[in-house]
Amino acid sequence: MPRLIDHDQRRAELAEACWRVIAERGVGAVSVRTVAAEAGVSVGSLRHVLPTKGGLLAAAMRLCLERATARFAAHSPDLRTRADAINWLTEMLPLDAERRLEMTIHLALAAEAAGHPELASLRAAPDDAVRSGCEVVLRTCAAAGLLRDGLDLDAETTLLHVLLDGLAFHLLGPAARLSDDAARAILDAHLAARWA
Amino acid sequence: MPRLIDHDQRRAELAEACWRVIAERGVGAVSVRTVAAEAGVSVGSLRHVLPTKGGLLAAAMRLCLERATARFAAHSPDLRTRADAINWLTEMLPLDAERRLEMTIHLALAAEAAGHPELASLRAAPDDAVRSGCEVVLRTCAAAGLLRDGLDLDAETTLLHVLLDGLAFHLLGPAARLSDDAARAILDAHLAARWA
DNA sequence: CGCAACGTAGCACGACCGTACTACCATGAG
DNA sequence: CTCATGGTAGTACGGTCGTGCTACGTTGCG
Repeated sequence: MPRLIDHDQRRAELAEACWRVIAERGVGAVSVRTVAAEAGVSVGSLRHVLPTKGGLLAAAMRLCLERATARFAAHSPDLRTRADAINWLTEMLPLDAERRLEMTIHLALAAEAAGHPELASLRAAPDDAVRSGCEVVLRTCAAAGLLRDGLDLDAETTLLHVLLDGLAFHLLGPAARLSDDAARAILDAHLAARWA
Repeated sequence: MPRLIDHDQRRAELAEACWRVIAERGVGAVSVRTVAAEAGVSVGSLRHVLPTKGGLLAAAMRLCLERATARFAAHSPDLRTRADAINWLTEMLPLDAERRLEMTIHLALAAEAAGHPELASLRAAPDDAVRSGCEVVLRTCAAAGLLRDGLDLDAETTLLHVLLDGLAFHLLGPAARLSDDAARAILDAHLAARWA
């Protein structure tokens, strides 16, 4: 038997090369050729692991989801103070280059979903993850008696999710219209108004 | 002198055809050929008005901006009650098919800006417009004594803008995760908390 | 009427696209 | 050692891409 490669790791490398192409030249510049060149392999070799362009785009989008969920899983859900809650929530915000890239790529690919059906199913997953993240934070805090009484947790989850997405959106783009600290401050003020 | 056409109107028609292609097949499907076919003209004819692909994309993006600003201008800035303010603000939210399409296209094109420099300069304009819209609403209400005292209007503008973008984001996509009424209710609650 | 202009259509070119297919190489089980 | 096997590279094909260019109506001023 010849040398075996880890297909999953390979897929991730190629997906990362795809990220780079998207970030530097836009989704329109993605082709099996450009991505293979970016990854430093031949087209034939790329297609041995990712046979079609749709599969390549799907792998790139799946990588966004994997990275995000891995980050969430690594963070302990230890919520005793408001600062803990803020830290947990800011984990879902694009506050560093890595997460900014991740979200930019996700947005770009989501916009292309109309032309590539395999992307459509991957579109909603991170959104659901963020919502359930908001829900966990609020429910945990509420259960610990950290929040005011009489809050509609469902409505508060939606509101927090909306706020988080708005912040994320403003944190993106070359001209950062919102500083990291300002985003954190807005989140803190929002939570403070609901704190016990 | 032969028949003259209105170049601006023509550009708008072609840009609209470009919108349709983007909405149905993604930005990746945009080419001078597909858009010309969608508009029902020949490639040569299209290129007589929009000589390059970059120009075509830019025209499509500019149309987003024009439509939005036209809508804003049509709405009178008559702010006497909270309902007026809500109405003014919801004007900037994608609450009908037209505005949803408009924003979807804008997002898709903004994501492609990396590969088409002419789009980059058009990216920030609507964002600025929305921010100044928020500012006008808040300042007008504050000047009329409708808002609580001691509000930091600058920070409130940013917060309102973030909230509006978050709502807009949630109003998009095939699976509408937020109903029109829910969005309006969130906006109303936000303003109510700041009302005199 | 005639002709200069403007709009329209279409072809040609070189480049790049996605994909299929084949030849080659390195490897490790037997 | 040998050889089947999985990985890599390269070529080829039919098609579409952006763009330059030319030829052809069509129109309304002089």
